[in-house]
Amino acid sequence: MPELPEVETIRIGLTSKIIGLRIKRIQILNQKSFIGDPKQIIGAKIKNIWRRAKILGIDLSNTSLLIHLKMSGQIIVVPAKAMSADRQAGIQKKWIPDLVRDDKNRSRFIGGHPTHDMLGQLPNKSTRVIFEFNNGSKLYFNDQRKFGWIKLVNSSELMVDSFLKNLGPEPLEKAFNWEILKTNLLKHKSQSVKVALLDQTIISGLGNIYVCEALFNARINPKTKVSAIADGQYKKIHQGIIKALKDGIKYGGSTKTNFVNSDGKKGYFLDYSFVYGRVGDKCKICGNLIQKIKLAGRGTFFCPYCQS
DNA sequence: TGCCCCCTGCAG
DNA sequence: CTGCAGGGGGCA
Repeated sequence: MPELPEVETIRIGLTSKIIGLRIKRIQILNQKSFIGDPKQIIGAKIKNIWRRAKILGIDLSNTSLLIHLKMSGQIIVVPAKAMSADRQAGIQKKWIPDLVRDDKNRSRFIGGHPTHDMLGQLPNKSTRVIFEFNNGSKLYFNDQRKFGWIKLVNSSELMVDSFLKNLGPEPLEKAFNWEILKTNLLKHKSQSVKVALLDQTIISGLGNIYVCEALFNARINPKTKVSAIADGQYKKIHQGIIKALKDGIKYGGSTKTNFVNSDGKKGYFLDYSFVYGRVGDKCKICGNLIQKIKLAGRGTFFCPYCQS
């Protein structure tokens, strides 16, 4: 689920919380969620946290942890104080849906219940790995669908990791321009632009939500074949991608069902989306109805008038 | 390039 | 009950 803006939101949150801490204990509740020998990094210090595409990297001394959240992963840090205060008081924190806190139009969930804030109810049934730090704070890796993983690699392996090596350009880096986008997309001429943009070797970090939004921003129909895109449209797609991703980060990511940031809080980008999750709604620009179709098996939202 | 698969939970 | 979900690897 998490795409670039969600992973970036987590990275920003984690940076201020765990850099400089030492790992005191690691509990693995689901074997497949942790690849490598956890004993190897007991006592190791968190040096740096970075993101590449949808991968989160945590650098230790001679090793790094690579984390992929896949569809339902969460990384939540609970400070030592919050834990002990709750325990002492014996308080079971209540569910307060964010509907209560925000104005009504802002909370809009596409089929499903609002994901409530997670703090105070951890670990839970989807907790797969728990890291405990020397200051008593804990990091919970939750993953309902068990697709995600945490992989321990040596620093030397990092450079040659096959997944990282084959990733396309980072869309928010200055070096990324429309010409690069064009060159990479043209390797998949016969595909629809929507399907091609989901390919992480063409451009990294985009998933279904932000591709739909980027193509709306660019006013390009998602079914358009790559071979039919004009130069002027590449420029619009390039800008549309950047706008969608920046807005995603600005609103703290997208929460459809599972995503929360490192504080256990939801993201609000979908309250501001133009097409994603809005089938049957009126387009905010032209008033025509947003449609949903399937492309390569994935739900695809667009405005048939703006993106004709 | 297009399926099937890894899983779980939820809406219809 | 079936189908669907924001990802992506492996297979033919």
